Amino acid sequence: MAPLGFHSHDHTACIDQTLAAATSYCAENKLKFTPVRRRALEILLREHRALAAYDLLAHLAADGLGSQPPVAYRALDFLTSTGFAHKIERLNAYVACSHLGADHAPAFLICRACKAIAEAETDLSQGRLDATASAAGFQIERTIVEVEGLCPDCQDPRA
Amino acid sequence: MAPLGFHSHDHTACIDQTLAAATSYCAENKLKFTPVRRRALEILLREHRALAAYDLLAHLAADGLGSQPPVAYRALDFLTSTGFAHKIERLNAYVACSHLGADHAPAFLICRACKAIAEAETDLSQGRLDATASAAGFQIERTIVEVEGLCPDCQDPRA
DNA sequence: TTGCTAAATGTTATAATGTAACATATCAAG
DNA sequence: CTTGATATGTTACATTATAACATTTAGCAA
Repeated sequence: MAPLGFHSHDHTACIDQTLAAATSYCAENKLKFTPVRRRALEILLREHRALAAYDLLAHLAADGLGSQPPVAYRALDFLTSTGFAHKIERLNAYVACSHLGADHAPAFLICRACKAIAEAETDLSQGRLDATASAAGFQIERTIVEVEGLCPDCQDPRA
Repeated sequence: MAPLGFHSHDHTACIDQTLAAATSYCAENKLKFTPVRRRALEILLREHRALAAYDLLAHLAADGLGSQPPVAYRALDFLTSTGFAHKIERLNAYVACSHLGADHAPAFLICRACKAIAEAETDLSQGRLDATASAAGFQIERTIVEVEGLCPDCQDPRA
C-alpha cells in the first residue's frame, strides 16, 4: 500500500524537506513550532497516511509527549491552521500536506477499500459553483473536495 | 434564518411533493418506505436544515418511533442510500435532498455562522480533477463538495 | 393456513471522536 | 524579574457511531 499518492518515493527526503519548510515558515511568521507540534507533523509524515486523532495521540504518548486527547487535537489545530496538515472530513482523519508551500485548494482522492489518500489540486475553475454561490449571495471561504473511489491497487478483481 | 437555500418558500407544498416522490420511488424500486423511514424524512424536511443524528433521534423518540441510536442511524442509512437525504461531512449532520429525482452530484454551501445549508449541483466539469484521477489510475465513485463560508444573512457586519 | 425466509426494528452495551474548563508551565517583552 | 500571552497538562464529559443479538414484520411458498 502506497498511501499518499498511489506510488512510492523517497520518504526520508520528503519528510526532511517538509519539516525544514515548516520550520522556516514558522520562523518567518513568528509561529511556535514546539516539540509536540513538530513531532505530530513528523508522525503524520512518517505514517504517510490519514491518521485518526487518537492514533496520532497514541504515537505522541509513546514518545512521551502528552497522553490526553486535547494534546493531539491542539497539535492538529495548529497543523491544519498552518496548512501543514489537512483534515479528511469523510474519514475524520488527518494527513500531512504533500504540497507544503503551494497555495492551498486541495482535493483528496480517498480509496474506500484501503483508505489510501492522494492529494491533488482543485482546478480553481469551480466555475459554475462560484457563479452559483455569488448568485445566492454566498461568500465562499473554503472549498472541501473529497473524492471516494478505488485506488489502482484495489481495483484488481482478484487481489 | 432560511436554512435550506437562503430564501423562503412554501414549506408545506415542498414537503408533500418530496414525500410523494419518495413514496413512488420506493414503490417502483420495491423499497420499503416504513413508518420510521418516512417519519425521519418528514422530520428532516420540516426542520429544513441539517440535523445531527441524535437530534433526529430525539424527534423520532418524541413521536414514539424508536429511542435508541441505531434506529436513527439505520433510517439515515436508508435515506442517504436512496438519495432522499445527504450527509454533510463537515457537520456530521444530515439534510433532506432538495432535488429529489434529479441525478445526483450535489454540492453544499455551508454557512459557518448559522449552519444554514444550500444544495447546489456540481458542474460535472470537474474537468481537471477527473483527468488527475484517471492519470493516477483512480476510479471515482462519488465526489463530495462542501463549501464553507458566509450566507447572505451572516455577512452583515452589524447583525 | 402455516410456516419459512429475509428484512426491519428493538435493545443493550460500548467504541470512537471531540471539547470545556481550569491548572501549570514557558517564554518573550517591557 | 515580572508580567502577560501562549502553550501544555489534566480531568471530566459531550457527541457521534457501531457491534451484536433478540424480536417483530411482511411477503412468499408449501
